[in-house]
Amino acid sequence: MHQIGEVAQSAGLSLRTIRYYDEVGIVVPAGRSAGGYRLYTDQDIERLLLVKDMKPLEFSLDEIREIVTALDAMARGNPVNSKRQARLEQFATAGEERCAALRERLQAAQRVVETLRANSARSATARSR
Amino acid sequence: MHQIGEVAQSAGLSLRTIRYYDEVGIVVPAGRSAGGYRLYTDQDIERLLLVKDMKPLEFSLDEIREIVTALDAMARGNPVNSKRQARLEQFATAGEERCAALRERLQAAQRVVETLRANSARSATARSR
DNA sequence: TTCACAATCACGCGGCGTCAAGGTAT
DNA sequence: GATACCTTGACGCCGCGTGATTGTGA
Repeated sequence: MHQIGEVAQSAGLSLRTIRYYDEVGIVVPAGRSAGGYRLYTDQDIERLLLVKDMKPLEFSLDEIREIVTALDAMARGNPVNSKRQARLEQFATAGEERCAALRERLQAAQRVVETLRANSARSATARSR
Repeated sequence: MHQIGEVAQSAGLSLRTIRYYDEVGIVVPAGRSAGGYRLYTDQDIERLLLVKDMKPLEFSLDEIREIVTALDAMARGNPVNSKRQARLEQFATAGEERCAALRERLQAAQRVVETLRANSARSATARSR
């Protein structure tokens, strides 16, 4: 069982973010100490990391909840009914699309940065001549 | 001179976003019609596209303003003093770092999506046996 | 006149950052 | 008893979305 500070440190998330994920039910700590301290298991931490990794895909709260819940249900070998499985496939497809969109955005951004770099280099050269 | 709706259409930005960029001074239309309609030049539109491309890098308002202003000053062949040039280099470096960070986030996200896809495929297989 | 398009409020939301005031304990 | 860590509010900010109401005119 790990306290929130430790978790924040190792997961690379802020305290506020972790508390927020608890508030909205995305990652609820397995337990609390007698004095009310949030206590996270290793599984909880993995779930936090999963959420962190998914963040760039910009799914909604509800979607993230559904996905991570389904994922770690399956990780525990739970049976998956066909409805849940269909949903999962939808999410997989949506995720792939968002990755593709992200790749494009990234490339556009890289081109801008390149011109930024090129221009700053060129203006330096111009001044030195 | 182009009206906001036309600009939104061609740039792939919402009306609200374009008005917001005006509000905060990121992209201010070159003029207004007699009745107050925002009128954008082709240069304004290019500037909007530049901002759009930079968005994934998550610079602050002030930073974006500074960058795009510097960029199109240079595009017009304006002289660049050494202070501005130093700032530009900083932004270029910062931009490169953010691109690198983005690439990593993207890869993490892709791995998650792959497991999502793999799991939905596996559970389908399991049920069909 | 009508109709598409535009303008300015103004409120709302997600995802936190950031105090403030106060309990808890490896 | 001091200190590091934690708690729950509560307000603020950014980047818009979403009406509502009113004005404009390619």
